[in-house]
Amino acid sequence: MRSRGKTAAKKAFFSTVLPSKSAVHYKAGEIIFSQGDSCSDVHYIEEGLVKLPLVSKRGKGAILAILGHGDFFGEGCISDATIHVTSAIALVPCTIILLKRRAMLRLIEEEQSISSHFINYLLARNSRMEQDLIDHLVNSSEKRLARTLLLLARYDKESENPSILERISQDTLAEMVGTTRSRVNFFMNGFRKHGLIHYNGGLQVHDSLQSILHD
Amino acid sequence: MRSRGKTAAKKAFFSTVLPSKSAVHYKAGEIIFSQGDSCSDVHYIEEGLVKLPLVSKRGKGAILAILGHGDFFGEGCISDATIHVTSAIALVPCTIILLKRRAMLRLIEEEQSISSHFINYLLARNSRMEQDLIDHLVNSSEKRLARTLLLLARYDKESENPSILERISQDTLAEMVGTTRSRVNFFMNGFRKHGLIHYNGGLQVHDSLQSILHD
DNA sequence: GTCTCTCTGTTCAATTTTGAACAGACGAAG
DNA sequence: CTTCGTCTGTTCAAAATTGAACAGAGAGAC
Repeated sequence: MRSRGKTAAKKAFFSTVLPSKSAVHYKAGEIIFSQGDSCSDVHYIEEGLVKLPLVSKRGKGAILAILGHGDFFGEGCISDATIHVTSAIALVPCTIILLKRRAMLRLIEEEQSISSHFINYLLARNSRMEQDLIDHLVNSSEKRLARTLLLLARYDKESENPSILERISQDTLAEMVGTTRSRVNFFMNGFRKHGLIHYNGGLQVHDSLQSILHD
Repeated sequence: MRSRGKTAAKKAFFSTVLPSKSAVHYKAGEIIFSQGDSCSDVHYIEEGLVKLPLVSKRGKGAILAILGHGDFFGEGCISDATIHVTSAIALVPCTIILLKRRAMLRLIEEEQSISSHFINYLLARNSRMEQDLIDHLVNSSEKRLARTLLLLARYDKESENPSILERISQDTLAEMVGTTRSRVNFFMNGFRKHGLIHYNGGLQVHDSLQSILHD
């Protein structure tokens, strides 16, 4: 169950065991579900990228996560979630596998290998979120922005699809990082001045941006 | 597997199935493990409260979580964690059940009810952390502080033990909320002025503090 | 008692962050 | 080509946050 070095194999696992007949396609920008909808299905990303935005009671927007191939979302309904805390929107064309709550429960209860893999997935997801939280607790928004850009760049490398970075506005970045566009613009200008990012038509993130993270 | 209304029963589950002979006692303040230690055991809190603090590369402290009866920690080793990202320190006298990584794997793979319950636990833990993250994305430190105080007050109500609130300094609160003591002190004074908290020897949190959260 | 230690209350200048505005660039739609 | 809408670059005053200092209160050790 150790996973280092076999990420790809692990990601493929659910694609092979989930019923692909329940796959649904979404166009870029399409809404998969909305914040406040009742949730009764588990979603699995077979292909594409999905963002999970939310709006606070005071109207402030935020983006909880951007997920890609091999990730689940809306999985809270398996235990006790009844309504979606966030919306889910396709960032690029997506293939999503839908599983009714009960179907997922059956899989987990009847297929030992599935429940093991799912536990593994949840633990990985947990530690990703833990990193995000730590980031907020100890890092400045500048570092969080750098981290976010590097994450998006990674997605861009994985799939040769239309670049995500070019579809993400400074407003969106601000919502991901938890700050304002003012700030994002300010930092982006700084990064650019230092040659850490580049505009060639679209935004390009240089690996050297990691230098920002080295505390 | 729905859990509303049976939280207590759910929490008891692992106490009944985990090998209680491997229980270990810790005194208040004792270090269970330290950030950077290699991690090979899963820890389950049979009784007590544990905090998970960390220190960033730049020396900034933060508290990732405070966990209580029914919570696991160090569970990352089940899949791929190799060293602890945080320390773990007993806040009050604790009874912790220790499970070697392999023992936990065996339980998960062989006992269907255990893996189901564990998935349920992980999902609940996930949504707690999600709330924390959302809190950082959309809320002010004042609200986060209020939320933290209410959470601690809840722990205090559950166990009639020596009050946690009285053992938590403004410094610690600052590390939990992700701000400075300056700020915590400022807000606490405000809460006190408005009668939302009270000092009678020790700190007391009034339910009315929730009014702060109503956006 | 007295010393030490830790915690809180308080203050404040320096800095960071917000929120809002406006102009220019660009692409899509008509 | 023109218009519309969206995104970026830029500016700035107002507001929030930090970081540091110091005094006093209280607890525990001796």
